[in-house]
Amino acid sequence: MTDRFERDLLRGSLDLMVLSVLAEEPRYGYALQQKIRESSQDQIQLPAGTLYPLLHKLENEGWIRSSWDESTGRKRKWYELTKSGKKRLETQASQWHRYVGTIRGLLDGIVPEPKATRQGWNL
Amino acid sequence: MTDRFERDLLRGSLDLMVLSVLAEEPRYGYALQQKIRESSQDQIQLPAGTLYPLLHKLENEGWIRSSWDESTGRKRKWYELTKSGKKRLETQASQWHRYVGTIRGLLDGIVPEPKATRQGWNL
DNA sequence: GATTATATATAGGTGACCGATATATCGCTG
DNA sequence: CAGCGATATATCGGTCACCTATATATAATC
Repeated sequence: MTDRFERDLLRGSLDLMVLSVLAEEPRYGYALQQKIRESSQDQIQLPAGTLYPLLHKLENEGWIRSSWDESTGRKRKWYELTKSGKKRLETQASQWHRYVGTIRGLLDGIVPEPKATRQGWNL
Repeated sequence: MTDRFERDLLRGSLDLMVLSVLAEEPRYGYALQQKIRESSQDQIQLPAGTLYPLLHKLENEGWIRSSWDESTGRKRKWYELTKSGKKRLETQASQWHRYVGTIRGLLDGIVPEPKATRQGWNL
């Protein structure tokens, strides 16, 4: 994520990423960050200064809902998708696929596409 | 492109898009803009205020080279990839595919992927 | 008891993108 | 031929998403 290029790629898919990870199961911020880091094989490490304001924004917009867990020494704020958040995720995912298809179309025939775009990392 | 989400998706792939279209053949700014618009089925229309500064930046960075054509009434500034620009394109395309693969991995299994991500539009 | 990892939070800076605006030529239409 | 829309390039300045830096506190490790 040192590279400006990779950094800017993140823009516009940050919401999508967080929503999709929360769609799998509820998580608290720090765990969410680790999950994304692992899933991306250390490619994507959301800085805390990005993650927490983002979660607050998503909550304000009504896509996610939070609750504190103070039962343990560690205070954790758990987040889960709302019903409208699920819809939001579907809309954004669809737009994302559409957009990616367009760019891929521009690249195809000019830059040879790697054989395996996806590795089978476990999610 | 009205949507902020779609707008932000553009970030980080703007360079890539321009470089890949120029890799196909040299073009002047306005033609490049039209080409992208057509290829994307009107999805992506680069505003002039984005396009021209971007071309200047890419030229300053040495990825593209320009020359004026004043042989006709219409003055046109043609751009072509430099040798290092071709390398740059390959690097960015590879990073892009990698990044997209990661996000797709996060989405898969959570949001059903549409049957046909790509239409076969002519490029 | 010092350091590292866990856990959340916010203020302020940076910089990419774009709306607005400017300039000029060309082709069409009334 | 005046006016308009399309062609063609350019720049200034505003906006806003992201992130660095900083702060706070607990738990584990050394």
